[in-house]
Amino acid sequence: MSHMKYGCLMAVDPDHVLRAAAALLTHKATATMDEVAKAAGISRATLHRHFAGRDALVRALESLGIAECEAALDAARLDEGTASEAVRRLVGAIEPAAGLLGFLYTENQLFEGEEQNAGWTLIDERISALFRRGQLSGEFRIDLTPAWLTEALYGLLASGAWMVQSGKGAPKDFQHMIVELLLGGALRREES
Amino acid sequence: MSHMKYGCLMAVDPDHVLRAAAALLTHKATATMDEVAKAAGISRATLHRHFAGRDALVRALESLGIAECEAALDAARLDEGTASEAVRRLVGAIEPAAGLLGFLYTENQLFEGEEQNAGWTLIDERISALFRRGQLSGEFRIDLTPAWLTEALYGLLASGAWMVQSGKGAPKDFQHMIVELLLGGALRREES
DNA sequence: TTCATATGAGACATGAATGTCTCATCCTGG
DNA sequence: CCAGGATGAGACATTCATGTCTCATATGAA
Repeated sequence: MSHMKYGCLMAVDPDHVLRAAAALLTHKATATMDEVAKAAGISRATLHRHFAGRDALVRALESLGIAECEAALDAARLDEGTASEAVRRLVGAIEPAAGLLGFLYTENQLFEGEEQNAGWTLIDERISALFRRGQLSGEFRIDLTPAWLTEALYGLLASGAWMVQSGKGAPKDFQHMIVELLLGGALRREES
Repeated sequence: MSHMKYGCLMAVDPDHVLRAAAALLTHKATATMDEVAKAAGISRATLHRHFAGRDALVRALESLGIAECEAALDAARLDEGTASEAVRRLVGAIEPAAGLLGFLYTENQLFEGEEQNAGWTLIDERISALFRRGQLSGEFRIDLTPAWLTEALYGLLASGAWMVQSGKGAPKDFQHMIVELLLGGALRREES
């Protein structure tokens, strides 16, 4: 053995491997299993022992992304306060997962033909319900469908994550940029 | 020879091949050269005679995307009328290329490390200039940077193209959805 | 200490996509 | 009619990622 870090050969933490894989694939979607293994600090053989193959790894990442989304939805308490406040909380809570979501978003386009994980449908419905609540309360305009607002939120999250990742924007501006544009738009408000 | 369509063996039109490749790769980013050739109605050998390899094909598609973007920018006459009107014209003009742009957008993330085509920088600057003009005229709010508004426009275009392509939205709503959200946001306007 | 387990390193086979090549065929112009 | 050019079909080698395997080693528990 050439070099041994930490001197530990304990059982690998699958969650740690997933986090490392997510961090890598977030900014290099075509990374090989070899690169993923190196990024996680384990060998390719061990990576294969925990995840049968690249498909299994992506599926596990998808489950992780869904779980983080649902956690963010729970943490944002979408039913409390005004819809605007709920959207703001949601964007803030989902920010750490935005990069992973962007990766899964493009990866899902490769599954065209297969059925997508039902978890995404539930998430879509929860977010759509939030926008619908805002419309019913008179807070949001009604000429933009909840489905479109949901999809637009995804797109803005991806753009925001990309901007932060490429260094063109500061992480601290992430929430503000997205929420302000999504809710208020680019036009200047006369009143308020 | 098994079957001969049209009975024509004339020189292939490279532009037609590019269009076909764009149409295919737009909704199947991992299509092989074989599939691209079939989609274009030519053989893989001929495809290779016109484009040295997959890289060359993608580069050619990038040039096509840049050209279509610039054509849309020209057609939208960004200097005329209010900035809002210019944005509306721009979104309408760029709609046919939105799918291709989405493909190139994700494909560019694979070039990380290499320098990106300078054409994109010019396009970014023209769009940013439009938003800046709107800010200087007092039409747009100034707390959202032109760079972010430009990036957000890309994200919304991608989301809109994806929504239309997946059948979740009607093509006729494309321009309205994007422009209204980008400019007005989700909040209901009190006045106007 | 001794044994079971987990890991790292590397070899090996497999499959897919790619790139190159040849050859037969078909059109078009002379 | 004939020559040249362009194409389609297919064979072939190459490369790369993947998946599987073996073996040596280090760790932790009995």
